[in-house]
Amino acid sequence: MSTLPDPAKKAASLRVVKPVRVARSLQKGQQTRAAILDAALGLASHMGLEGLSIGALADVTQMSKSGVFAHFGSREELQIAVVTEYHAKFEEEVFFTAIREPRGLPRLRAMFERWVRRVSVEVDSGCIYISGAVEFDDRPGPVRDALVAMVKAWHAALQKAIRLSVEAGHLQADADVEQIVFELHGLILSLHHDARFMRIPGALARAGTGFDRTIQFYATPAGLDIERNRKAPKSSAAKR
Amino acid sequence: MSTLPDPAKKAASLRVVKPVRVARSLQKGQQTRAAILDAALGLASHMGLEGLSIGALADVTQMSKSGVFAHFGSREELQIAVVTEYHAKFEEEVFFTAIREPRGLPRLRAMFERWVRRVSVEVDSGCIYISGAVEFDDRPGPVRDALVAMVKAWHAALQKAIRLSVEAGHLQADADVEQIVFELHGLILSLHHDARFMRIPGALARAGTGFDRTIQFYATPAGLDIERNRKAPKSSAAKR
DNA sequence: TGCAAAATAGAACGATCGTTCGTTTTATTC
DNA sequence: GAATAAAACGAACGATCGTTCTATTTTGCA
Repeated sequence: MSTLPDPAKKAASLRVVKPVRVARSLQKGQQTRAAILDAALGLASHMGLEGLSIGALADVTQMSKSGVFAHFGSREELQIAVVTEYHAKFEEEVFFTAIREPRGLPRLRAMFERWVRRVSVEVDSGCIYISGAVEFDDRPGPVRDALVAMVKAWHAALQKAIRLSVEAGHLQADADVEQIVFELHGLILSLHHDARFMRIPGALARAGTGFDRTIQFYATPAGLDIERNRKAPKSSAAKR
Repeated sequence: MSTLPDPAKKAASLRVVKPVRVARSLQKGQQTRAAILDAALGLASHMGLEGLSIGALADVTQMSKSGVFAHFGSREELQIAVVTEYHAKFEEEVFFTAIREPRGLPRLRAMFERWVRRVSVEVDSGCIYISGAVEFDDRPGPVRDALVAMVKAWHAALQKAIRLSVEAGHLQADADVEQIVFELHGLILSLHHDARFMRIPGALARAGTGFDRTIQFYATPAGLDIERNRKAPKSSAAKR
């Protein structure tokens, strides 16, 4: 391993002769790649990662199959790119906005609510995490690895938020962190199932009720106070 | 519609000339069809209903593609047959054994526990209800219809068991029946996700804990008594 | 035992898939 | 604006898919 030529050194020596072009603004290739990736995300949401075909992608983007193909090198790398892109959007939309809330139950609630909202929006398009988990639960390989890694990252973020809630005194000290993640994730999966597959109206409210009930179970008196006072500013805001 | 020839009448008139053969024991065709269906169930558990191909099925059963094909007439009908067969086995294994338990919490618990056991066994093979829900949530057609109908039937059975628990005084009178089904189903989905996709050990115990916690929340004092005394005969049984 | 019907095999079809290759067009740099 | 590199195209390949068709074998009944 260590005897292999170091590509970084090679690049450094080449840089002397011909400076590596710095991609400050998106060049043509990168920007069509982004457009393809965007279309691929929409397509994979509907058809799943396995249903994502290069031919269909070429139709949507009005390109040739080989033109699309060249940007990724293989279908598998395209799938990985889609998963990574989805993860980035998920993080941006769910995690990075929720983390602005104060530590403890407010932040945990924000994470769950934005997660719910994300899945609700995806009732018409499908969540790639969920469909990917089913499609690749039996299929080893880099796509599965990427999916698992990203779900693990999200679980870790949830666990941390729950642990902070315990430290803030909002949740009981002996609350089983992983158990709570397990149950909250179940609510999301049930929401996705009922809303998207069964087309049952009101599934969204059921997820919210489930969250309230779960938190209520694990909360301390201080945590219950926060939950109880949560809607107070909202009802006073109605007077404005 | 009503002007179409009645096949029953036609069969009746034919019976005079040539008695319809009564299939008392399985004839050759039916029995190879059953063998194919069995192999198809195993294959679909691993690859999903969409991943189920006639070619692969022919390999497994050591038949020709056309030979397999002739038994079902189309891939879609094969998929429907698989779904129906799966449902029958599910009913037999989960529902018909659990319904022998006394009404109320014991029966509801039995249904959930056998459901959990079923999914746990399927950690190595996959649940067709769950994978089918993801594969066909966006794909209208008879396969989807069959899947939805069977999940609905199971939900109805769960709802009835919960309603009987309310009537037996084990669960609170104002318990939201559909909400409980929503949450219990979420536990199962989370179990399937964590055990099969994430390969997290201990997911099975988490599903049990989640059930206990949910029931505890909705139970009446009488219901809590039943839950509390549940393990008593088991600990005394250890003395035997 | 013989005969009709049912069951299975085998070859071929059109379609679609991911991928490769050589060419042509477009974009970037000097 | 010419030279060079990057990007996109178009045709083709081999594989697999579900399906159809025609033989051939096997089965069940008189």
